Amino acid sequence: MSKKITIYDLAKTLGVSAGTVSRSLNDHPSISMKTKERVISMANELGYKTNKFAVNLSKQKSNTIGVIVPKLNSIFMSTVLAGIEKIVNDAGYNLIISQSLESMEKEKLNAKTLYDSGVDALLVSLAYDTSDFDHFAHYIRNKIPLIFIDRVHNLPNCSTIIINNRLAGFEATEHLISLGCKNLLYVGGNIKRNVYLDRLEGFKDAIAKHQLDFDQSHFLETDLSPDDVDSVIHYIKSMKNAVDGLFVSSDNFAAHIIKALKRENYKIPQDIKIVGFNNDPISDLVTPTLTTVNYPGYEMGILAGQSVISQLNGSINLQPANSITLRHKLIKRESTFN
Amino acid sequence: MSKKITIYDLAKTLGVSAGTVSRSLNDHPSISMKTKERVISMANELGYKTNKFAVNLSKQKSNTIGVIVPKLNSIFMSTVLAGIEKIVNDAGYNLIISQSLESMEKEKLNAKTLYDSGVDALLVSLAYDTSDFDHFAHYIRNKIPLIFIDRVHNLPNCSTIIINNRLAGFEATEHLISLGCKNLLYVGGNIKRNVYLDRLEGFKDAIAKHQLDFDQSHFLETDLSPDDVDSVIHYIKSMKNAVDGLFVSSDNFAAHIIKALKRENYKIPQDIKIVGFNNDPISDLVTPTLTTVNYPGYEMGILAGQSVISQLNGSINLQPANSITLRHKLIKRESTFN
DNA sequence: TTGTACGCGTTATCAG
DNA sequence: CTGATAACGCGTACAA
Repeated sequence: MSKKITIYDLAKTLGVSAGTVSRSLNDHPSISMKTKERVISMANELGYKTNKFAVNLSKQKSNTIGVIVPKLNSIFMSTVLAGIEKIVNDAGYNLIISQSLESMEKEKLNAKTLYDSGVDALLVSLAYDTSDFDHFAHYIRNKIPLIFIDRVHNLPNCSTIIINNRLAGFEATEHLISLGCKNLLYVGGNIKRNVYLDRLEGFKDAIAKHQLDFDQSHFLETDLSPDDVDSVIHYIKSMKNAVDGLFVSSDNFAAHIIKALKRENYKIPQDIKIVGFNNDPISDLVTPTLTTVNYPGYEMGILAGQSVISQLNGSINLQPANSITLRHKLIKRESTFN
Repeated sequence: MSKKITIYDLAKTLGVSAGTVSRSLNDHPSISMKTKERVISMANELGYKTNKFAVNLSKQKSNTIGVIVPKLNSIFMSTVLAGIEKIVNDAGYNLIISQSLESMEKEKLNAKTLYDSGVDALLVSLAYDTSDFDHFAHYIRNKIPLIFIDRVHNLPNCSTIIINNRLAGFEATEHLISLGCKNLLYVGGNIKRNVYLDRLEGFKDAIAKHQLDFDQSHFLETDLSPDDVDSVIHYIKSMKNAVDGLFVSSDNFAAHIIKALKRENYKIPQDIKIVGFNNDPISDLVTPTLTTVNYPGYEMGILAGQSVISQLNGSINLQPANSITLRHKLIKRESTFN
């Protein structure tokens, strides 16, 4: 039992050649039913297991798909991953997951490691500060499918899975405006990342459309980390015109801000109305419940998974650059009641 | 550039043998500095990449570590994973992650797939309903390190990484009792799982110690899923003696219960005091903030990672069954103020 | 210090 | 339909 049994062992005990055994096991058409059955039953009997290492070597593929995410411990990302995992697993692939910890350096390292370890495809959501993309060149050059999710970058022949962040930002902002807010503040993340930049653009769009005035003071770039809450509160309190509408690019961060604002005796939504982003479970559990933009993480994962698989199977005509945009939705809750 | 270059190519261009190239690249002692340098610089020049598939085949190991978790999209689990990933990545291993989706069947499938794909070790947190453990037999028989995290089972030669759930449950319960609660309810998960059973035992311990009465009506087994909230509320309202202390085995579920109780006009903590479990970020963001037991997910991940690595390196004497218990801590917040 | 030759387990090609 | 043999790329005894 401890000895690994190979197709040669099977071949010997059955009195056939190794090739025949291999083909039988793989249900190759040019093998007689009788032989196939004989081989298969003997394989079961001896407890034969195909050796993936050998398969990988001869096929030069690993049946694994690499993933690089900024952080594993985020409910959004892990939801995306759950979706991806489900799909690719059903398709017989394994997921090798690594985290960049929001650092481009680590992301580069991960990309290299995954490349070296021979992943058949790579899914990426970019780190906070990634500003060059050479580390993906190998993949593109060698035609290894490369798909960006959520935090994306346009590279030739790479798919992207996103939502329309600009429109979502627009809608969120317009919602605030429609409730009478006049002095808005957008609290976002690093605008190197499409998601935060696009939402800012949407924010500006809405402001422009409704002819409110915009200057830089209406936009605060943060790390969206709990550590930044104090400075945000400070900023809010120091604004010339009292802020009456807040658009925060992350539910989690918004929840922290709500807590801090309440401590400062702000009434929400009376004094300040707040819209978050992501439809994180937390948004429905805080008090007041948080208006937010639904971000279909699981569906993004599913689609990303399907997209990789179809590219790997060559079953779909790989468009040079196809981009999938999912539907978002503004969810109105107590934090913006009138 | 598109052609893969191998040690044979290097050997040919350098006029040495493939063996020499291989040894140079691996810094084998019996190669002259000069040759090594020649080989290495040529390797860089030609863009040589070692082919992991071949390495794996000849070494019969993959440099990957498998992980099976119940769900990826849980903040606790993804935090554990973040810890694991950090450690094993630094040690040069990749993580293949799969989710059982709380189903033993899927867990079996995952275990088999990972085994077949040749992981060098396996980390597991058990599914909700796993009741037999044959699917881990391969690992044990072949001496592939197998480590259980959080939701564990005692198997020969397998490490476990846990906290003392019984003691934590005891402390949480005693805390409620010390505040004057007389009629307690423990809302837990499937008691097949050590974590929920142990906390229940701790709950009973505290009750016994303080001579409150216990019968089955003080324990409610649930799926800890938001869908169960209504039935929990219903149960609470239907109890003969009004519940004044609630111990819920999950912060997330507790948060949902709090929300529902508030809707039913219960005052927390005046009418009912509540203790959750996990120190999920949500516990500090709900109103009232939730007393809970800190569960060091990241540290568990770190330790799990270190444990695997040391077993793989053989650097530590693998005790037959070593179990690591981490420190927990009751965190008192508003939901149990007096 | 270096070269040779074979093993690792499978798949693929080409005969038969 | 089946067998023999050559890749696949690297590690490594064994020899030199």
